[in-house]
Amino acid sequence: MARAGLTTERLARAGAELADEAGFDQVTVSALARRFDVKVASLYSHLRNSHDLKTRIALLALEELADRAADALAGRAGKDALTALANVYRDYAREHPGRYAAAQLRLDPETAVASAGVRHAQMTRAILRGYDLTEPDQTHAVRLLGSVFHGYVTLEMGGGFSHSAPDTQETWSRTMDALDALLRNWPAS
Amino acid sequence: MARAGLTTERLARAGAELADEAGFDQVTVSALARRFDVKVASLYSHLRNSHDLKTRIALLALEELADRAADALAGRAGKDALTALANVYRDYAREHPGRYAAAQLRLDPETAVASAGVRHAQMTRAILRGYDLTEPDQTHAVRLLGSVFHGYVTLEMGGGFSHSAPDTQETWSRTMDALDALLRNWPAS
DNA sequence: TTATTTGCCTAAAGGTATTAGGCAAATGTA
DNA sequence: TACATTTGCCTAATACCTTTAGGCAAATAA
Repeated sequence: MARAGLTTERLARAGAELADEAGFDQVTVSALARRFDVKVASLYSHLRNSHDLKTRIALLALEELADRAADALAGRAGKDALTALANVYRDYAREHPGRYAAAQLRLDPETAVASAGVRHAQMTRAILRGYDLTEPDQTHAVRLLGSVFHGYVTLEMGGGFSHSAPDTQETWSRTMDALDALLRNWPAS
Repeated sequence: MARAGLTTERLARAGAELADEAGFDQVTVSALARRFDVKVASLYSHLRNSHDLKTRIALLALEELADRAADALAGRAGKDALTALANVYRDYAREHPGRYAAAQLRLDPETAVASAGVRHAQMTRAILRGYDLTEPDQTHAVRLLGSVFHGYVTLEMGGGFSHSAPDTQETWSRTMDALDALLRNWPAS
């Protein structure tokens, strides 16, 4: 029989597409096999197991996201950079909900340090160069920004804001104003 | 044969315990049946299906969380109230990781409006009475606070902060300072 | 005490994950 | 070109988990 040309790479990529179309929790070895019109067992030559597949999708998403962030930050500083980075996360989550969910997967420590997650932290810290924070405060601020970006995007995508009145775009924009004001006026310990 | 005394209520409660012990993703109808030493099919007289079980655990967690929040807010105002509410979420997530994960489950609209999620929004808004914000800004602030609380807790629990140096307790405390400063000094549109 | 409801059981079908072992296609070697 | 080896996908089998249908006995109502 002719071969399907499976590759770990192609499987991860197809898994990411599947995640965006059907949801990350619908990403299954079986579904992926169907997509390639191949028997399930065949995938196990390329993937260790189901978790391995999910991890690869997560790493792929983290890379894409970091690449977009790097692009967006180029040539920007201060509030401009802050907004650009925040928009990268929000837009990515909207365009690729499944991939974004995958990026939230908890990675084991070794995998995590080798992932693009490190770049994300660095880029967030880079934004703070436009503001005047002491070294330890920079770390606190990085964590706070990460919390807001992730928290906001998650809640908005999950419909957490959908009931109340003012549209979320307005809130998003005011959130950017608020974060900028906060960073310019960071309270001393 | 003697009856086990199953109840939708008891199942949800046991499911919550199971979630905390093994993780919310390990909550399964089969595992729950084992816990009651009963056959799997027996649970289907009390639960519509697996998703129903998860939803009930989510609702239970949202209630517990709202009760704790109400307790914590009683008699407090301003930054004191802000910190108390934030701590409720963080502490609950640490004590009951499975329940907290359950509370993040996306509920369908009808279920959501009937849930304690509404109380959460109200309590967050109550905190803002200690600050001087216009009506639309209150909504923006509620959303921002929700984002920070949820985002921070999720990232911290997920190990997202574990690599870097300053301990997370310090960041948490500085985050409270920052939010208080922000609310006292909310930027005008 | 009898009738009815209700709770848990057996049986069965279908889906996902994973491993073991086989055959044929692709690739390397003489 | 012929042969040997690797590699890729397949069949087969096991083990869960989910869900529905139908049965019998315990609890409850009449």
